[in-house]
Amino acid sequence: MPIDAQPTTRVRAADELKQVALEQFATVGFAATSLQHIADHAGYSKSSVLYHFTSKEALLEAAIEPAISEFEAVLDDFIAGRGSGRRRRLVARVVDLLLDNRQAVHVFLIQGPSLAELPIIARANDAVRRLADAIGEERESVVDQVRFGIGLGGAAFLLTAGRSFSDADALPADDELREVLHVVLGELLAPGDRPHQTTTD
Amino acid sequence: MPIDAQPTTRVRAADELKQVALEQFATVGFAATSLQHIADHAGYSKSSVLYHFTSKEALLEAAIEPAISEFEAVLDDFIAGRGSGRRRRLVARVVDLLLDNRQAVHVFLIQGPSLAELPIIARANDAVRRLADAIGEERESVVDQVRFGIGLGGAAFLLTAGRSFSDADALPADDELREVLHVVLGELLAPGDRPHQTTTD
DNA sequence: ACGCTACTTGACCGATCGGTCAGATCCTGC
DNA sequence: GCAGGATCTGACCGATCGGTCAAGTAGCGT
Repeated sequence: MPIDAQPTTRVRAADELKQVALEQFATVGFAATSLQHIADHAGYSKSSVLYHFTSKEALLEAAIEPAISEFEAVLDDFIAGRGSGRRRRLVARVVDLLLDNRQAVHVFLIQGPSLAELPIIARANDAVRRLADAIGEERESVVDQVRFGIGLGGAAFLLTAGRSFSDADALPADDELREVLHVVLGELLAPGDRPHQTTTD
Repeated sequence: MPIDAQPTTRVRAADELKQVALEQFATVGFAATSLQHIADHAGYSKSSVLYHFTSKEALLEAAIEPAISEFEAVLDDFIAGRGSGRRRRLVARVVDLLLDNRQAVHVFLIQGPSLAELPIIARANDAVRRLADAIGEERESVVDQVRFGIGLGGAAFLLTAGRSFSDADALPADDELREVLHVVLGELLAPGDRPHQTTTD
């Protein structure tokens, strides 16, 4: 909701294109999404897309970079942090990040391995790997690592690809989804400390 | 290592192509995998690929149909079956199916929504949806449905895309992985009945 | 009115896509 | 040795890919 009634049109085009592109990348896949497709869907010409973004890869980067930066921030905080509530805090922030950036997360987590050649994706993959390592070092149990992988990948799957598998009414509003994800991801990513059903605190 | 020294060559080409194609489809994605790529990787020409399979789509179908049929069998057995051990049996069979058909599962589960236009994928998506509905009817709890989605999608993610996020030594042999998946998926898909950590171990 | 800049676009480029087709080559039965 | 089907391949097709470029058009400061 911009206070400025006319956002100078200039920024709007780029933002529109970013959003449309991200939507297509997440649902159809980066490789399968053509610039023409994005342009048509956004009401521009392909040339306009390439005017605002120097390449398809640059468009991808512009679309998902913020989410990656935020993910890196969450990761750095987790690595630097200590204490027993560490994993719980990680879970909370990961859930928020997933809900706020489903499409971007789908791109760099689900499609990540197949797009590793792109620098921005490589950066995201590296962050994911560092998180996996951090979890792995903390507890050597294989079960724990599998829980972590299933939790992270499964949540990303559920919020993006998995949505098409359930009726529209099955998956409820984001509010309830957030709570539910807290519970389930809490079981998976922080199996040690049971938070007695939260109540915030 | 086939006992038959010369498997008549005829079948071999098609099988080789199927395997190479499935590998590429799972790692790079169906849309991003070209017939030329598959042909080069398998040591044939693109024309040869199209001789054995009438189209790229037909090649995909030949590569993943067996896994889909098996998945449908597991599903039908679960829907028809009753009793408390029903979910545990589902978990066991799903784990085996995942381990034996990682690549195919990755294609029709992870890439499924973006390939829904292909009949064979539509069939697989329908099966997944039926399974989700069956789980949903049994227990209306949203948490349960989320556990199911995360378990299924997360396991598929872990066994395919997620592998590239961990060092080669991190994820162990299939035997141990099978046990671990039994435990974790058991927690997620059959949260009701706790099998007391199963004997074995 | 002017020029400058931001923006948009169609025409066009080489490369590659999935797919067709007409031969080569090879293998087997006779 | 030869006919015939199975297999394999290069040449080729129209369509589409990501990307370039020059010619516009719109809006703003002067």
